[in-house]
Amino acid sequence: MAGHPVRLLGADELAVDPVDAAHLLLGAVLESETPAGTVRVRLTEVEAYRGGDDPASHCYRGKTPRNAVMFGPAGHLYVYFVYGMHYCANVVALTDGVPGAVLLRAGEVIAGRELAESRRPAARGTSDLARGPAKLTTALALDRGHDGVDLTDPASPVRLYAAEGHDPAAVRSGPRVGVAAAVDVPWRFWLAGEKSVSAYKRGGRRRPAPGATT
DNA sequence: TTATGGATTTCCT
DNA sequence: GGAAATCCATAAT
Repeated sequence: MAGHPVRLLGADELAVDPVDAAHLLLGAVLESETPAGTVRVRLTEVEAYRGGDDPASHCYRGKTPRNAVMFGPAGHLYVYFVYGMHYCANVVALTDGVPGAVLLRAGEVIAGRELAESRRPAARGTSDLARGPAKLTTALALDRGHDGVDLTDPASPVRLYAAEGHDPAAVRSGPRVGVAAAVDVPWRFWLAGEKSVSAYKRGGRRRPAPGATT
């Protein structure tokens, strides 16, 4: 395999159902360039969110200034602020005013490890650098200032490169993490065997289901 | 206008 | 295993 990513993903490839876009994103490489340097992450875990009929989506109850990007063209970055202290990043899917996005849950840092560790001292020397949605944005230094950035534009500070031939058989699916609604929809996808895949935690205020991974 | 809870992480017991 | 930290959108007065 090549040592660094080559082909940018195109907006047309991402203008599909979030579930299909999620599969495209597994193994894809997200690159964030800042004055301090560049960090690259190979995505190993994602979740699909669809507006309208998906009660877990931020778009379920209509368009707001915060989620407006999700209603826009595919291939843009949707960044939102949660729990008063963390950011989460999504890649917008679909288009034509139909809201949809794929949450970037976790990845493996493949370049700029030192810089990422300086941003996440707690994870120094571990595989926890981008093992979680907010950890990933911290490692890449993404914040709401990146909301709406076009990931398919070579001139953007944040870019998305196509996956380079990972084994499709390694893809696993299951319920989304931290979501109380629509837990029966297996819209979380990850690459089997990757150390950077986050642990499953059920959303809402209930206890984990019997037999769930602990 | 006030109240509530969240697509989380980290630190304490 | 449990709770705190802490901003914003949405729901309820």
